[in-house]
Amino acid sequence: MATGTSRPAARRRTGARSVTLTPESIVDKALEVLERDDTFSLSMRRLGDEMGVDPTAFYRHFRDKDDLVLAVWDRVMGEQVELLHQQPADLGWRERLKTLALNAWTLAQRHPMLYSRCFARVTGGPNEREIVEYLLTTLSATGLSREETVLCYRVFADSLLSACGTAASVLALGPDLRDKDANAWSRIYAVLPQEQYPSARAHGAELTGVTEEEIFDTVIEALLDRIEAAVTRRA
Amino acid sequence: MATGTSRPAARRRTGARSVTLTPESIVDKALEVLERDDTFSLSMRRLGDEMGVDPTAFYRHFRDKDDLVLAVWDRVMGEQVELLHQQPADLGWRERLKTLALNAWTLAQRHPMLYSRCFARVTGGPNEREIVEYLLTTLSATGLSREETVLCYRVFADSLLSACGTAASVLALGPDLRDKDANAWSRIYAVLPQEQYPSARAHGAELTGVTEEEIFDTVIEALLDRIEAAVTRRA
DNA sequence: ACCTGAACACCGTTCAAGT
DNA sequence: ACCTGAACACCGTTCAAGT
Repeated sequence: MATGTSRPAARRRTGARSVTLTPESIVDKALEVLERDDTFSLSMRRLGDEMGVDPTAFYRHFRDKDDLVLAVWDRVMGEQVELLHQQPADLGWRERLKTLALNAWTLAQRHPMLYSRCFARVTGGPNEREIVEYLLTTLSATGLSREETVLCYRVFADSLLSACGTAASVLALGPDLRDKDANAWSRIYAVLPQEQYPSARAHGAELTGVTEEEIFDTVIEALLDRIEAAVTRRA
Repeated sequence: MATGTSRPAARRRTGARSVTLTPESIVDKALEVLERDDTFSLSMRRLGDEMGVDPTAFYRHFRDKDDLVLAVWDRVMGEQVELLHQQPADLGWRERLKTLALNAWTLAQRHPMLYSRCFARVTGGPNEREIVEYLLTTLSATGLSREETVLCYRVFADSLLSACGTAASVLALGPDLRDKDANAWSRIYAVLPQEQYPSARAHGAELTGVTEEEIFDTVIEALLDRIEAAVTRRA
């Protein structure tokens, strides 16, 4: 008994009354909501509320939630493509790759939920295709063999996405867990008993000092060095 | 009306009747269930069924689900520590790091759900502490400065976890999505129109040929090379 | 001291019904 | 052609009640 009358019918209209529903308008709104408060994990019901529409209406435009999220993800890849087009044409391969990496890092900070959820996916979407083409063109122009080009591409792209996705995963954890994890180095490792953990204790100050950006930069440079070695070996 | 009488009271006992509930027995069972069918995402209710116990009983031993999952994660780190202790003592730093990386890769394949969910976390658990100590000891013994030791440690550990976590995320997607993503290279990129995507099309065969293991190995070697360069620069 | 069970506030998704 | 709304089968978690 008591059929649960907590919130009778007070849903609907938090945002606009009812925009016409298209894949584009849905992706637009999803991205807007995701940017507004970054701890939000994009539920169909919340998106429905936000658009003044029944949550099940989205299934008319996307097969399922995964499909919708990947469409939003490709939109973010679109921002990456736009930044690519803004680059000067006379850049060397190393600068091109470095700039792309820094842009990806910035986007991951801006869209943590999307990056943490999608960084390991291969969608084949239009913007992803553009980026793959850009990277393969840049790398093959160095004179590397086809095998080397592809290996360097995969090594660079996978590592870049992994690094950005990892940073995004931490941000997407929510403020409470994010801070707990971020403070772990000073909270735990800097104060470990030195009889049992002499090395951790000896490096306490340095462990708390190193930044995520510094680590990211070092990883990218190491990968670029590896590619450069292959290029000069060829020449 | 009709209060939803689909499954009246037929829960309980899928596994043992009722083992005594301790943090250890709960972690044991969670790991066992997770290994049995790898698409399972460890719900409190399912774990309750599996142990013949009400799902809310776990909150007597763990603050919340995140707490429980991190305890299981530290158990997996324990397997890594065990492999560490099996290593011969006379190994050089490069072999030690390489072996650790390969062990992590194997563990990520065996526990995709845990790796994909926890690879970005810093728990400070006992086994994590042991691995951190091992890596810092190994790296500082090369003669690197404290700053260089810590930077190399973070670069290596973060990249290793990111790479393993990414591979695990793909495996944890479930068989349907996993295959869809895995085939993307041959399904999409190998057959792109060559006027619009000449580089992707030219590298179609090589793109489908490169393996995850090959990529992982190349990334690890690039990172070890970067550390080796720092070591020889010092000497 | 420890566990149960109802309850609360959520999820994604299907499908018959409406317009 | 497109959207609604009830319904189904799930979630994590709290808290008063039981033993």
